[in-house]
Amino acid sequence: MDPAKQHHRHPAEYYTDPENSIGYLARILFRSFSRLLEQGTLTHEVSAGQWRFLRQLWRGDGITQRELSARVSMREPTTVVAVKGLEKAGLITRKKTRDDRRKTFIYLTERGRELELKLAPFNAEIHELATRGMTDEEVETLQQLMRRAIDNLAEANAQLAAETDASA
Amino acid sequence: MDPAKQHHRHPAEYYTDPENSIGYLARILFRSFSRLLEQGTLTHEVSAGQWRFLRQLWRGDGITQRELSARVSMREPTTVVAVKGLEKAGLITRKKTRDDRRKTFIYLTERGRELELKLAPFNAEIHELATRGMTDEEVETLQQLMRRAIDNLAEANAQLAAETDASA
DNA sequence: GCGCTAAAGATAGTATGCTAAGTAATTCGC
DNA sequence: GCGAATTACTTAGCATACTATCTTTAGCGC
Repeated sequence: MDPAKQHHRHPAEYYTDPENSIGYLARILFRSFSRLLEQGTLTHEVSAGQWRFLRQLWRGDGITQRELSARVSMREPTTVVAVKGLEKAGLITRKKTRDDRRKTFIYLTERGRELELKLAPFNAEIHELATRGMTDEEVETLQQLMRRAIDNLAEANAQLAAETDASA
Repeated sequence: MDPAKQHHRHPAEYYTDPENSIGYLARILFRSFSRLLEQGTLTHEVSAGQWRFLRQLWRGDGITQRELSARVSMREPTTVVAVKGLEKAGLITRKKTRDDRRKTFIYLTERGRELELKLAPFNAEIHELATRGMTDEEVETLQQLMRRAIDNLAEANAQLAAETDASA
């Protein structure tokens, strides 16, 4: 890599806004997922947004909707919409228990389970693309540092929320 | 491993999906910006989304809408909406030139410029929060690694787009 | 000049994610 | 046990960002 070759369209100075680069990374990743779905003509099966929920379900289904929200780190109304779409697409089913009728448990259907095999290579491809030229150690460092930033912000937000509640 | 313990809440395992953690970091950052705006009762002045565009304009205005899009790394229809909002809020003005009547140049108004002073401390606070407990070196590493991932994905997407065009 | 292509923005329609508020079921305080 | 709080999910409405497509203006080849 020749550092003198600054032939890219985005000069370094555009990256000095941290929120900008983090948001951009998130968006460009999302677009990469979308593009691979298009290429594999899987757009009618699942959307890039739903894919995220599936990835968590493949790691263990039969969880409540709330638990699923926590695993994808999203608010519950967002999960409601995603889950509706996944159910409509026939990839999951929702089951109530007599035990606690407020809860809804999410289960993968056969089709939802099969989709993992189709999508696994794409998943690997994205990861390979994003981390191209990085050592395993660098990838690990990136994940660790991001996680620390997340934990910092989550804690700060939680504190602020607590203060707001107290004053209300 | 005790299978019963696997359903224990281990937040660490939720972070193993890279897209998930990156997206979460982006969202929680955005929420932090929103929360600070609320706290400073500046919600009526500007939204967290518009703030991003302003940050780039503070670093140099009098640029075209397209150039602004590039600086915030967003597509143009997104910029159109943001710019409309900022104009309505009286923070920027749009000017056409006789030179090339397709172009629209964006300029900060007096109010738009003043807002920088009000928002600078919030900006600093977010950065301080997010990077709490990190050394300068770690912060630099995080930025570098994210930028490399962005460049990787941008290049890959550009290539795919070129191929799609060629086959069309 | 005339026709074709490209550039700069705008519009339409959609997906994603949020907050605030609402409903139904469960649990807690006493 | 009974009313109040909590929990789990839903609904409504909004902000943000995207792709695809359109309009207007400029540049190019001849």
